[in-house]
Amino acid sequence: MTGHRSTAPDRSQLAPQYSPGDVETRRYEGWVDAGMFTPHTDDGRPAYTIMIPPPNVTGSLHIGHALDHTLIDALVRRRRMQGYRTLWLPGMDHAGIATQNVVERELAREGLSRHDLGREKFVERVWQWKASSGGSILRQMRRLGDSVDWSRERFTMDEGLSRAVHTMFKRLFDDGLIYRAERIINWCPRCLTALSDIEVEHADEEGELVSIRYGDGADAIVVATTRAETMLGDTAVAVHPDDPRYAAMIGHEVELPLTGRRIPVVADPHVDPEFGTGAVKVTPAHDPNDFEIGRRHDLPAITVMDERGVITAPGPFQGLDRFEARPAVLAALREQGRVVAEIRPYLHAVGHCSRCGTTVEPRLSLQWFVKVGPLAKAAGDAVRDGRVRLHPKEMAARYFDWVDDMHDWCISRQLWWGHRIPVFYGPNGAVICTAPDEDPPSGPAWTQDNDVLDTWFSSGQWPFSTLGWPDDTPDLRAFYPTSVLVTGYDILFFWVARMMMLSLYAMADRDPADAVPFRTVALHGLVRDAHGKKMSKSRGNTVDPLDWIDRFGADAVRFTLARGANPGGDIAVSEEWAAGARNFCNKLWNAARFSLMNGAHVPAALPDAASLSVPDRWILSRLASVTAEADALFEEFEFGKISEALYHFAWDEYCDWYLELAKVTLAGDDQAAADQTRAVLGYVLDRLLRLLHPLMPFITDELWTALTGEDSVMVAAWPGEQAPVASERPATARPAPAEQASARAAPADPAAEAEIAGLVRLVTQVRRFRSDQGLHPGQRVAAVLTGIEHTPLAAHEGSIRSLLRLTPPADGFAPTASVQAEGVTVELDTAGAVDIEAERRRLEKDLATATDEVDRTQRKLGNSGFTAKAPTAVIEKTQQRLAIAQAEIEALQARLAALPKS
RNA sequence: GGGCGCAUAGCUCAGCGGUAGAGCACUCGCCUUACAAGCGAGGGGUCACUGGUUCGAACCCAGUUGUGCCCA
Repeated sequence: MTGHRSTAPDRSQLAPQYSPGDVETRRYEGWVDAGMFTPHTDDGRPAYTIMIPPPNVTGSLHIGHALDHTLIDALVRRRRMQGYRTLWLPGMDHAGIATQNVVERELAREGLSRHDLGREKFVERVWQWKASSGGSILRQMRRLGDSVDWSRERFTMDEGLSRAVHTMFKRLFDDGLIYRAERIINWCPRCLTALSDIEVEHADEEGELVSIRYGDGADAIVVATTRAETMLGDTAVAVHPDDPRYAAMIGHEVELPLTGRRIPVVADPHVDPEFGTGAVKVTPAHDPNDFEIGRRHDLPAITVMDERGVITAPGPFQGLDRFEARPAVLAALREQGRVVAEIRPYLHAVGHCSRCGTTVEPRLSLQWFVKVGPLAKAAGDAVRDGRVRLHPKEMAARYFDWVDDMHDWCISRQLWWGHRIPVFYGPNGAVICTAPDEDPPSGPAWTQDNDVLDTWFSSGQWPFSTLGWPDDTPDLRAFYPTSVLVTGYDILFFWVARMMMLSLYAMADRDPADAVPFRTVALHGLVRDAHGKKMSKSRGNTVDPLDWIDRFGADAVRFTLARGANPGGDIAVSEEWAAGARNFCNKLWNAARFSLMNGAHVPAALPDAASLSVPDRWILSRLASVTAEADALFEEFEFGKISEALYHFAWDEYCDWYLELAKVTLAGDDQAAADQTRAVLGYVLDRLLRLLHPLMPFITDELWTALTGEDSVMVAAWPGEQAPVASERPATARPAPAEQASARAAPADPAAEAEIAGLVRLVTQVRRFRSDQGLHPGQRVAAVLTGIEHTPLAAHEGSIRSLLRLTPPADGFAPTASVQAEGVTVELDTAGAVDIEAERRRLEKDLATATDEVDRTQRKLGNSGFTAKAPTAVIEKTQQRLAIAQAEIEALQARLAALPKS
């Protein structure tokens, strides 16, 4: 960590405006060069690990990533400052379908298909694409300031991770948890591959509901369908066994129109007698529910479409696309007078391929599946028994709904880009699954399965495969289980459940408490536009985080996102708010600039509280309070509240009041007092920058190095006192480093806080008078402060005069107006006519407020129920409020009476 | 159709049993030598509706309406 000092800006030369562009790249490269993102070697410190939710290799940084990474980076930076052995591991997944699509499109421009190249050459081509165009998101993450350990970057198709995938497949296979079967799966007729349930997105569409009469005469039965073309593959009509309308028909056969086939009427309890006519057509090869009915009744499954959705059933419809076939089949049925009713439009949910949007076709085909029963049970139990904590906890209900009722997971994909299934088929139906180090069977009689595995099968292993599993590596021992998974609630089912299942299975030999992939899952929401609308390209309301970084700076973008992030809640962002965060950066910059210009420095130790001024004691007390607050909020992932607390402290307390009060001391004659203020100025700024660093890494580092002359705030101690959380600390770890103690803030000082609060109220009252009277803020006015000597504000008269631009009374001082507050009467010589009416309005308004207060409190205190049952503290407070308001009324009435009649 | 959430200032959201808060927006006045990306002051809310519990409800309970999401 050397060579960094030279990048510290000259403390006397800060520009009047903060320019993020000048700072960010330089800072980031400095951190990387100094190796600050790489966890230090094992010295017994507790580990803190977060795995990046691996972005897609074809993707680029969108605002959702920016949110996720901002939150993760904040957690990680704080833990690093706390002395944890901290690892944030970066990487990407290979996104089988998306990547293959990208490269196939590239080939298409050259007039080629992947089949022209052949499998091997195609895969080579994908690797070439990845090297030249893939992973742009990793470069973009640097712009955001992600403190990831680049030396541990992983990719799901890497050799190590591929070995993990192969090992996992083999183990599951040998345990009977992977099987191959002919089932109805979700099929994308464009991508030409199977999809898992979660890769299908349902959306309401306007279709049609058509009622068709099967059979004739006494045996006629009417069925309703939205997919008329599938009737070509019907092999039964099903009715509910208790439905009296159809009791007589069960077991009969009806003629299936257009085909001449005769199909049975079967009784099945899953038929809903309320829907349509209560009779449903059964197409086992093209509908998941019908497939189940077919299995229960031993019905044949007739496939009538090929993998592209083209009708294969012999006859007039053969060769038609499924969407052309639908009206054609309907027309033919109508001609036969079999269409009984048509509802159009008919709104119903239709599944779409999450990668290309094509309408998914349920398809009967031979695929590989994971038998999720025992795995999902374990995944549910880990949350149920508290080994994994979901945050916010309300999300657990959705998690259980999902894992407790999960279908078997279809993991085979008809693609070339991915982990090829390590199963070989040999003579006489022989099937063997190889282990990673095993030679595949050779000879012309053996062929390997053509399919690859679902990308989620490999990213589900991410928490441990990235650390070297299946080998027992030092990293795996040190960093697994990971501490927190931070991700959007929208992929709770996609990824979290899969990681839970595969991790618990892979780590089954560990103590159950340590087998989990993460201790905590912290879920955040989606980023929405300024009106809470979902961002989408078609709506045109998307935000490019890189564009915002260019315009407002990375720290401002991060702060905007963090500030809106309430646990589990969606966050709305807009350009105005990003500009607001940018303004905050500038405010901080200028506060530091002012402090440095006035000789602020970080003291080795704070002077004794007894020798400090009240403003010094006040700001230190407030710092202690906000430090404890922010620290505790970090433990609860309350990023919005952390941001709010620090923003308020920095701007409304440190800048607006402390710096203004410090100006008086710095300009005064008391050099000792000025020196102490320089020390407190530096002390508070130091702690404030440390507290803000996790959220705003760039500007805080730039300012902190200027203030301290040290290497980086990244490796400074975190000011909070929060001890490492027990559950995140391995049993062998020593306590957190001793240096933490020195970072502790001063204790609370309620007396100083009360005194400054009084000063603030008095100053604000007088400012209000001045403003009402049309006096400019800078305009100096002669005044005497009568009675101040009897109040605690006596010592602050100089500051009060300075803040209010009040000059001492000169000869001929003639007060024209006065303001009362905090036991002080401020008499001013406005050297001109006073706006009596403005003053009357002001006093009458205050009088009305006080009168309301008296009414309210008197009513309360007159209620015998209240005085009998309310806690004494509440009663006393109410009595105080009443007394204050009554005194106020008296004073205001006197002032009003004294006003000259206009 | 099932499940879960949410309705608080113009907008986005905190607050979740004892005087309604923030940011942004808005109004007025200021270049008061850290900052006009700023400073000072101000306006603005029967906390969706109806009942109930309580001395006391934005907050707890029930229902109604509206709205969002997930699943089917």
